[in-house]
Amino acid sequence: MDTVNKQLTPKQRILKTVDRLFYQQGYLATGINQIIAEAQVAKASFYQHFSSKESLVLEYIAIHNAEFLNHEKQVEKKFSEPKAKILALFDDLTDFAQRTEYRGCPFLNLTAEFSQPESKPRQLIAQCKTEFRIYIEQLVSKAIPGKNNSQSSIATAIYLLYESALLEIRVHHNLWPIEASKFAVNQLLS
Amino acid sequence: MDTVNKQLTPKQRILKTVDRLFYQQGYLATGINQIIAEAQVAKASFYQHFSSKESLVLEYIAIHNAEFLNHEKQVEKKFSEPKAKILALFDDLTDFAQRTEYRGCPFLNLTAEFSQPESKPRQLIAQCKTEFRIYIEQLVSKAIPGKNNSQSSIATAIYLLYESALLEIRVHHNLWPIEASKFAVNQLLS
Amino acid sequence: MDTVNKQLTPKQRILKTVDRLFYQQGYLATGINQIIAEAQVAKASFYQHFSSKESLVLEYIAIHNAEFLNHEKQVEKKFSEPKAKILALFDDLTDFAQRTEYRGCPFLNLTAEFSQPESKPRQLIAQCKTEFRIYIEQLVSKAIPGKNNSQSSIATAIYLLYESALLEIRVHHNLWPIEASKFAVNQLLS
Amino acid sequence: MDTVNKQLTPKQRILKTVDRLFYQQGYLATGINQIIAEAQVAKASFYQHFSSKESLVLEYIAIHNAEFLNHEKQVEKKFSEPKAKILALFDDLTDFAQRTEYRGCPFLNLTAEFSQPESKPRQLIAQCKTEFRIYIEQLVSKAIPGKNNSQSSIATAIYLLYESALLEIRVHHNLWPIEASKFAVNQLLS
DNA sequence: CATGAATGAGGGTTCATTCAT
DNA sequence: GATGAATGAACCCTCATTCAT
Repeated sequence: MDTVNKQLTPKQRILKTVDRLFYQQGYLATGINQIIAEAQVAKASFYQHFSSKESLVLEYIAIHNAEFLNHEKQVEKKFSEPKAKILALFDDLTDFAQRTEYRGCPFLNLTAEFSQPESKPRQLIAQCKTEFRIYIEQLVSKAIPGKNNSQSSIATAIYLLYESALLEIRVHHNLWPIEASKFAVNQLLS
Repeated sequence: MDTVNKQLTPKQRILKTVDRLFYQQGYLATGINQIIAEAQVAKASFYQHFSSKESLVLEYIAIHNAEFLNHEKQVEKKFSEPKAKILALFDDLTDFAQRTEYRGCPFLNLTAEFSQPESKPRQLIAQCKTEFRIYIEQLVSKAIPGKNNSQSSIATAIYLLYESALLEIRVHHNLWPIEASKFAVNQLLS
Repeated sequence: MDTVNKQLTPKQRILKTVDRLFYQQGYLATGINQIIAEAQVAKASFYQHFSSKESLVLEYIAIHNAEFLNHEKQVEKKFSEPKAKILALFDDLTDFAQRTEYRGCPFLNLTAEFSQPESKPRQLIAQCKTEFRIYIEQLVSKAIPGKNNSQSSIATAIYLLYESALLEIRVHHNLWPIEASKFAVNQLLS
Repeated sequence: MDTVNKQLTPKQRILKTVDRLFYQQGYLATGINQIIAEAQVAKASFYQHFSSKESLVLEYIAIHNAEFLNHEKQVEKKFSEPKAKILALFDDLTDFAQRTEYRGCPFLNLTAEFSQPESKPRQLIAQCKTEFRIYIEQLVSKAIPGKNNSQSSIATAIYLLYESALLEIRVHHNLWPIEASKFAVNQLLS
């Protein structure tokens, strides 16, 4: 297959492989055999680095969350005005979603594959999403410094609109949800 | 198992069984063997009524969509004022979500399990969601008769807020997303 | 599907359908479901006319044998000289085998699918082949009236060469076996 | 079942088992479940060594072909005169065919079970048969060194007569085809 | 005479994980 | 630290046949 760089360590090769496979095929549809075949790693080596498939997905989630939050901060930096920072998140999403291989939010896709709310992946993803919501709250608090009472409500609503954009791009395989949610965000911030 | 009423026809027993299993466990995690065991139907009988597991889920989706739209219309009827009809959708959601077995929107859960956007279940669910969006548009057009230009944008935003409520109730295993989306809907409609 | 003429009786439709399917796909690979679907006959109707799949194949063999022997006699009639009559069988085979859908001898294909020599299909096919061998013996007895001792041996050898032509056309997916066997037949008859 | 020696490796046990089952029952009539039960191997172990049932039969064919060609060369060695070497093939066949478990040529039986000429088993078997035909050609070229023109034609005819002997032993469940083909071979070589 | 629903047994294949080396 | 063989359970689906209607 030669789908991964053999100079990476086995663990890195595995993580790089599932980065692609979990996102393109989903968690349940991606088997251990496919992972080790494409990562060019022995089966026993896999279990030396990850105690189970679930522990792999947990690491995958954690890595993605760090990358995501970091990316958002990079995007934010480009603008000085608080409101512009918020809207930039939606514009950045447009860029992302236009890629042909775009398949929605990896976290939202994953969370739907675990039926138990108490499962570790579900809990971890909920944490990540909460982190993101708090991040938006901070942006909002700067954008509308006076209206202290409704700040939090507006921030949560913006978070929900961002989430629904992520979701509905995938549902409808179309970009209109971004514009629609951006419209509502503008209304809420004015 | 005796989990279903034997007086129903095998096809009815199957549909009744997956109504529960697909929602509680998901599509991929629910195997044909479990379905036929709990429906008390022979394997070959299953395939007499459904050409494949996919065709079963398509029927399951169609049935649920009809029931959902009908239910929404029943809810709407209870109110005379247009804006109240819209907000009633969210209040009704609160009732639903308070049930212990609530696991989010069956359609959104399902659509995440199919990686191919062109797959029939994904396309059918997108259709159902579009139907629902149009339904909301009709409600909104009555609620804000004057503002013709932004009617459609507001309706779409309300649809997105409803969707994100459905989604985030599941993500966070909590009801706060309903209040947050309702708050934004009120803002948009005022 | 509309693959058969509905004006035929159900039994005729079944026989016409398996005529195609048994030859193109083989006996084991052709399921009852496919037969009744393409013959447009109800499953219970099938079992009203044929007590089992085996009894169907027996009837199929009998019909084909009658048609085959009749066809050979038609071919033979075109020639007056005994030796020419024999060689005509091979030339006729060339015509048949050039059809794209040619897949070898239906009887030889079938007999390989039944592992038990005592099975009825195997026994019936052996009978058919014996009938054909005797037919060739009669042709040979006219072609070499003098050499009474070796007549039978030569006839059997010609039968074997015809059979191997049938077989090897299929094995090698090529027509050269006909010419090779014809060459040997000429040697034996000179 | 205890039908195989547990000291062999699983792969060896599988090959030993199908050596018997494919020959006695045929390819289609032999299921994976029976193979693994009699080989005393877990199902997943089977698929570790063979990617599919088809790949197993390909290996089975290759092994048998090597054994067959080797055996023929052993038989040939026993005679010094070229013509005797050829006739020895037929006498050796008589020995083989007298065994009670004799069921004809494994390759010819198998090839009839695959309807597609382009299928790998069919192609591999055609190759094996070609190899054997060339082997006979070499023997014939030594037996009739002078008649260069007809050497190839005679060799091919002898190949066909050997094949039809193999075939018709099975068809008629009787040994007379060997004598008949041997008679013709003698005629062609004299 | 004709029907379609229902069946038990089996088809080939893949799952996540463990083990001895 | 790395390996590949081995596993039991489960995957979705099809088989030829029988039954009540």
